[in-house]
Amino acid sequence: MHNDDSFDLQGFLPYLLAQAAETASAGFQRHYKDRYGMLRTEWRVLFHLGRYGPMTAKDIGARARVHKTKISRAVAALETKRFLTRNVVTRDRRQAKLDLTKNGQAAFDDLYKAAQAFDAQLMAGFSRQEGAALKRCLAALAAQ
Amino acid sequence: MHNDDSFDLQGFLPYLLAQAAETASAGFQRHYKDRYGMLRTEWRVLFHLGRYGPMTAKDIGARARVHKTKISRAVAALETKRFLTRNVVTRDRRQAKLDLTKNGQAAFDDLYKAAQAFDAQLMAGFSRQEGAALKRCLAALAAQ
DNA sequence: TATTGTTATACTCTATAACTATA
DNA sequence: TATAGTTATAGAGTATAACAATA
Repeated sequence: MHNDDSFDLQGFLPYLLAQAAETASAGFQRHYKDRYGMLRTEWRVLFHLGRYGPMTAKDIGARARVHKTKISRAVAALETKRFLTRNVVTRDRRQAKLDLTKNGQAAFDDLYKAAQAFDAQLMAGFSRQEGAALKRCLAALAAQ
Repeated sequence: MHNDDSFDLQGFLPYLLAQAAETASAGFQRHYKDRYGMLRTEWRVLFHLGRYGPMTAKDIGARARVHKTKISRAVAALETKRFLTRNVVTRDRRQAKLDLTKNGQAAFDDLYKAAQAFDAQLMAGFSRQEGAALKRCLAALAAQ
């Protein structure tokens, strides 16, 4: 037993991060999973296409720093759900440009708003400075 | 496309939390996995026994807010690795008091120091105030 | 009947290697 | 040979239901 100081799991940064991330993730999952049957990577892929426009799987991987195998499965699932179409690039037939369908665009519009609202709700407990500092710290930790 | 404002995944709190948590988790996993072949829940159970002394699986679950099935599997794995022993409680034979072995205690001592050092390293990029604020925010988010 | 702990099962997420088809 | 994307597989994490033993 170490009662000589106060270091415990609740003060261990990786543990705190894991708890907070899990809570936040579970909270937002409600939107993309319960409403659209999506998994996390599918929501991220949908987000990129909705936010930045049509692009190839490779483009998404580069932008989001997600491995191509994850993208590949997410794209296949989104295609099955009729949220996007694949269109082979004529000058390099290995690639396919991914376009959101009308349904995909609608799901994005909905989830984009939901994400903003969810983020605002999470940040509501903090002052503007506190919240900004929090996000800066997290970005720095993620970049390690 | 939504170019009318600057909300993107890099600013979405659940995403930032997931990235930071994953990075931190992967960093510390090196210690408990590579050095002792432990999984995350095993390390947490070991921590509780080392930090607060012998207790039952139920006690750990209550303290750490971890489900009994996770505890059960972690305890079984730690017993196989000879890091703890189970001793049936005579007045209620459903329960077993869990005691760290010498090896278990040594692993805890090592990992406890490693955790403190790892935490200090992660926090090194922040001022004392910033770091404290970060941990307060994370605890609040986890408690949602 | 309720509680402690175990087992079974399934789903999510991650990581890597091996493969295809194209270039 | 290299690149875009797919498939297979395994490991890690989570969640829940059903069960045995004991109270």
